[in-house]
Amino acid sequence: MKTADKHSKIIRAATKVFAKKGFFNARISDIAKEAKVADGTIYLYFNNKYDMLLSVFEEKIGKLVEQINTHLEKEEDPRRMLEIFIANHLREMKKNRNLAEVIQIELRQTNKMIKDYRNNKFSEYLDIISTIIKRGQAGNVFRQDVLPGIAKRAIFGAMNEVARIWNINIDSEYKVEEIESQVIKIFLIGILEHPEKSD
Amino acid sequence: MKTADKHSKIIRAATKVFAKKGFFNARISDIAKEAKVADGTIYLYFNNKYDMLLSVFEEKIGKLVEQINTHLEKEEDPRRMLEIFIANHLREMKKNRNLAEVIQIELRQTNKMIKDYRNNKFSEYLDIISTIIKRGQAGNVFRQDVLPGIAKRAIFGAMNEVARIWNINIDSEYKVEEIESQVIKIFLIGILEHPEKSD
DNA sequence: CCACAAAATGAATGCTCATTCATTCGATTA
DNA sequence: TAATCGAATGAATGAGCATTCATTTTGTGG
Repeated sequence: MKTADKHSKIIRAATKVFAKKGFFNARISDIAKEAKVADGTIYLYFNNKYDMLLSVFEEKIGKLVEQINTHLEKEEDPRRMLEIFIANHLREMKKNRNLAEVIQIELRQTNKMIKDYRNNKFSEYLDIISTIIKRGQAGNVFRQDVLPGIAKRAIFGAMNEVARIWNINIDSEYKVEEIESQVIKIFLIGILEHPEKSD
Repeated sequence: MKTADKHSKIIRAATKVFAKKGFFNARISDIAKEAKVADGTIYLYFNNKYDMLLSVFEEKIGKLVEQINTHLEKEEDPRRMLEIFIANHLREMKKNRNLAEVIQIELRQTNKMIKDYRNNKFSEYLDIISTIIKRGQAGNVFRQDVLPGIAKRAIFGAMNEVARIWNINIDSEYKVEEIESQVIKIFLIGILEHPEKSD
């Protein structure tokens, strides 16, 4: 087996184990077993346990970034772009529960670390949202008084929390499409029945 | 010192240490030192480490529930109620960073546990949001097609993620009032400039 | 002031892993 | 076939830390 294969085999195993047990309860030996590899082998590919988590996270988010960039490539309308982003994110989370878990874990884990890691994939991912918003504001599609730096977080946070529905079985009666359209609508037009009366 | 005092002294210390180090990196001895108490004393008040985290969480969220219920008591307008909820949550998170951290930690921690813990304070807290929404729908203030069970999560998730701004110093140029009004507006009227063109 | 109980202490225990590294494997080359 | 060397192995190490509990301190009622 080639080196690259083994590396990604370990990443896959780690994702699964981290997702299932959380970072601190995951044993290196669990991951090794899952990857069908000796414990020591893992240290040929990663410096330490935390390095694995970082790698897993960067790789997964990196894929999300690529994927969404591809989807957005030909789209011009900021509104559609936002819809695509939200739909894509939610579908991925639903499809791959481990991914959703790992994002949560790493997000908590890194919290204090993230300061040092400027150029990381995660900020890149978040910034896609704010870029869309700025673009929409330039085209007068989105309100000018929305702060893109806040909105990107609000949107990401909402999606993330909503996606947890699929990881805890409660409320699992909701379908992806339903949730998707809910989130999109809420962010586009809000929840007021008569928004014209606002401000 | 009376028992009740010591109990809450430990809770306070635990909140601080959990917030600073995270659950798994927090040592019982750290908490004991912070509370100016012997390691063993902690076990007179809590069954084990995880029990402490649960207690901390329940107590903190419990206070939030009480607080927000008081604030909402005399309010009749669902729209105002939602505004009050959001403002209150964000202000508390800003005021007490440890609280924000601990919520995150416990949220991750419990993820799988929470299934077993139906009647917990956290669901109670979330349900205040959905109750407000249902009320607004009954009064035709909020759109009928909003699913309260989804919206409550979206709102909570957004607030939580936005509140992280204060825990990682980046972007700390934002003021509470600014963020408050952003989040409220986004959820009430969305980000579209011309929402009437929707659907 | 004493006797007793309750509360508090913190050193000792014992277990759990992350990490290391001496050894083995297996592919390649001559 | 033998020599070489990078990759892989997994048992052994040792540090870290939650929890326990024998002992001490504090509080109370007579």
